[in-house]
Amino acid sequence: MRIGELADQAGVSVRSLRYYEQQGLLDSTRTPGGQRIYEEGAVERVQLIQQLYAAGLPSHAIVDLLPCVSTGMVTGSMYDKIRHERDAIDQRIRELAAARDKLDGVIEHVLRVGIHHDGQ
Amino acid sequence: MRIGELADQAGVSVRSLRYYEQQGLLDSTRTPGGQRIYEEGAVERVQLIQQLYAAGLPSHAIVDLLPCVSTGMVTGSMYDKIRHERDAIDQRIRELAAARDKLDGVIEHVLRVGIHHDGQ
DNA sequence: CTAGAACCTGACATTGGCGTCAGAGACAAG
DNA sequence: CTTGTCTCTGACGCCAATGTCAGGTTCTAG
Repeated sequence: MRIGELADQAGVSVRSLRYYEQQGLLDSTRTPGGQRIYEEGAVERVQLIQQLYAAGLPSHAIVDLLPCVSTGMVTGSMYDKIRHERDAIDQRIRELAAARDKLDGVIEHVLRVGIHHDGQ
Repeated sequence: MRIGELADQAGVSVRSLRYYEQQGLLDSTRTPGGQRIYEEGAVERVQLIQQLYAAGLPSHAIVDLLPCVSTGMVTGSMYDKIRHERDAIDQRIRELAAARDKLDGVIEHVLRVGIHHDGQ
């Protein structure tokens, strides 16, 4: 599959795919003319990359973790890193939940007390 | 209180406080000489700003929401925005949880099967 | 064979929150 | 008044992921 098709199927831009490759997150073979060719599995790999990006992991961390996550092969230091990133995500979830609860507080307050117009 | 003290108490940099002011998130009075003076409540306001930033809200969204969150005064359109941001945060939490579960899967796998050395 | 679509590399632009530096003014304490 | 610390503004830098543009090459359909 060529880069445009992978981009469509994975829902990311062509630019991003080239960037992922540059970061060592994704590899491809090339046609004799130099165009990138991907295997089927690339779609899921890209989606996994997106998911880890969405979790706020910087690309160098993803470079470290990806081999483990996709193959289940883990060395000791990798294992520590995974646990560390996991905990960081967990922490982040707690912060987000706190912020959400703050907004919920406002929403509930409004439901109890009603809308206060204030101009606008 | 002056800017350095506020920075200390709120746990952010002086630079950030000036930036918040520029974004319309924080206000101050000035001494005749032009130095910023903050009231006591500023500490909590800054912490709230930090919390919303941590939740991934861009500053313009925080500008919109802050008046409501801190005063409980809400107009109809503001209410919609709050609900919208709340839902966005909730969505983000779910994404993070999915990523965390992925890592947990690897961790569990390792605990079951053991560490695979693979070079390194 | 040829037109047009898709692709290539390389480079510069952007966004956001903040670090950091320079040069100048403010202010508290002695 | 002086000195040292704090503050001021303005500007540039940074990082990371991506957009975008230019100028050229490759592939595919007719």
